[in-house]
Amino acid sequence: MAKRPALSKGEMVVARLLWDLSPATVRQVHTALPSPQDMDFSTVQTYLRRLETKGYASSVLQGKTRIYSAKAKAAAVVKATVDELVSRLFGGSTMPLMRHLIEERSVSADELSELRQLIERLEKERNSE
Amino acid sequence: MAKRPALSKGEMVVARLLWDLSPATVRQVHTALPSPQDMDFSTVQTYLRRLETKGYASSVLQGKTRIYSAKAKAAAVVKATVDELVSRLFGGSTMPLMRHLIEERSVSADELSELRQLIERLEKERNSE
DNA sequence: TTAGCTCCAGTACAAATGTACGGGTTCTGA
DNA sequence: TCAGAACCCGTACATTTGTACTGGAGCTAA
Repeated sequence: MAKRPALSKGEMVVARLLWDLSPATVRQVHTALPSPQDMDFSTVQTYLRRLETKGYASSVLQGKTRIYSAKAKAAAVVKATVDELVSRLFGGSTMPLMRHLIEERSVSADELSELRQLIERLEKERNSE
Repeated sequence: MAKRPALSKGEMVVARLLWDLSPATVRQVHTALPSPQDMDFSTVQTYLRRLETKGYASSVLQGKTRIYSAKAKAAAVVKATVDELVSRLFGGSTMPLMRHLIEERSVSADELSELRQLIERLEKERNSE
């Protein structure tokens, strides 16, 4: 794994869009923003360029238009980012974050039930090993 | 709630220690670092000063020694930080993060069971409302 | 064919961040 | 009583981040 520099907050927003849209032009990404007015077109451009510099994306020129594609897998980035957060904010243990999520962020009944099933499945798997 | 500027990564590490130790001197915080050699004493000093500027800590001079105390509650900071992460990395939905945590980060059997109970309790509470 | 969009590369620049040095003061043990 | 430790404040400075403007070039509809 190439050790890539961490994503900054702004880059992350753009990276997320790129994962969904990839491959995409700057304009497509910009348009896909929740409220495109909040971020200048050229700011998105800069983020994409930096994403490429940092090794998270690649691009090709197609005619006059540059097409960006996600390179790093979303899952890997998520993992790195979350690991980082957990280590800095909770000294590395996962549980406090889980508790926080379940208790402090509104989780719907459906989601709770999905979670419960996920846990039960995992527990079963573990037991049968 | 005073809207405080967000904590940077480095500040967060120091803030965590301060929550545990508070009230504490710079040296106490520095010594409490996992590996104090990795961060200069005066770097910790700077972080604490900035924490105070940003409203996360307060301090008093006791003799020649400044004693820092955590001011913002840990829970509030955790919430703000996690909310931020969830919004930037997952577009605001909690579930993907939960799934990630449960599946990708090693969670012990005990922890799984604690989680399950937590969820069951919540589900019960909800039903009885 | 021309005004207007869309793109691109390059550049800009202030604020935030990470990291630390220096000079001065006081406390403390030998 | 003197050398070091421990502190304090101020300052410094390179990098990273957020955010954006500019000037030139191709594309497109009137």
